[in-house]
Amino acid sequence: MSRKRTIGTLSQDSGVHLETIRYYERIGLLPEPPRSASGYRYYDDTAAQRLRFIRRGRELGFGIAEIKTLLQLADHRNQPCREADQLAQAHLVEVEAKIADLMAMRDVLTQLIQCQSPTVEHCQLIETLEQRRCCSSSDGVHRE
Amino acid sequence: MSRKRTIGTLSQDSGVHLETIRYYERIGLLPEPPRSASGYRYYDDTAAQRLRFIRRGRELGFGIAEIKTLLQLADHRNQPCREADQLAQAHLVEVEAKIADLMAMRDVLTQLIQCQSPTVEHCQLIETLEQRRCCSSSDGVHRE
DNA sequence: CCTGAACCCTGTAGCCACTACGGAGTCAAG
DNA sequence: CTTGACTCCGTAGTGGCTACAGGGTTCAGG
Repeated sequence: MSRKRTIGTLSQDSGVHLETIRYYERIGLLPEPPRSASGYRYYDDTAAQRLRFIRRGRELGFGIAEIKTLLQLADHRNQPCREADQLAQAHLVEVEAKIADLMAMRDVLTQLIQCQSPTVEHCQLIETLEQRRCCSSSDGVHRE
Repeated sequence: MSRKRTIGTLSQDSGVHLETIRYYERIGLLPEPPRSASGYRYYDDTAAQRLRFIRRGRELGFGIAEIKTLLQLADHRNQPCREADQLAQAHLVEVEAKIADLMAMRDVLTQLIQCQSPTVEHCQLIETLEQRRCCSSSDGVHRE
């Protein structure tokens, strides 16, 4: 038996926000589900599984476009796995770059927080922002 | 002497994109500079310094609102430094949480990339997305 | 059968921190 | 005086949601 759910139930089952589910449908990530006569969406187990797939992909940090690709790959099981692997590789590189950026931030912040001054006059954080170099990464701002 | 620069020159000097400088002005982060008769912006050294302050704050991952606060603190040098310190502390906590999330992603991705299967049929990445739990963080998706 | 709470619908606007673009005006070198 | 680089403004787009407003639907209790 393929249980039918309303969008609210699917939302609770999957841990994906109700409005996010509608958003995924709007951008073509989730297929349009069948509707009741009055227009209510009803989801079957396949839809629920697809949504879990998406959620897990997001949890791993994949973007919507990447997840779209992964879903297509999952639908064609006899295709070579190379594309999925390359996607994951490229994503891993990005994740590692972000980690490096954040760790550089963390290190500077950790130093600055040892501030003993009672006034802003000699506050290390403010002084750093005003004068000194503080971050090794050149474009850390833009890849967030 | 206080060198006057056009916005393009300031952009090059500071490493902040020209349109970003106008954006900062629009949102009240940079004060409106004096203009030429025809409306061109002209920036002095003070403006350039303020912009560098902002850029460094962004490089450390502070948000616009936080930088606004930090700028105000920097302008009142006899104030206690406690607020700046608290801001930095709170920010450090966030940065550390992001690092933890990303490292969890990295670990899972690293495992999955050892995929030997020639087809998607047994691709570890796809299988993980379809079936298994993959991420320890409960809400890692939302705090990016 | 009626009421009212809890659900669902659509469409639009907001979030963050930019970035990009179009169409027009300005400036300085040759 | 022309040319090309600069500047202006306003608006719209990015990603990935989230939050309304203003309605319609469903169903359990009385």
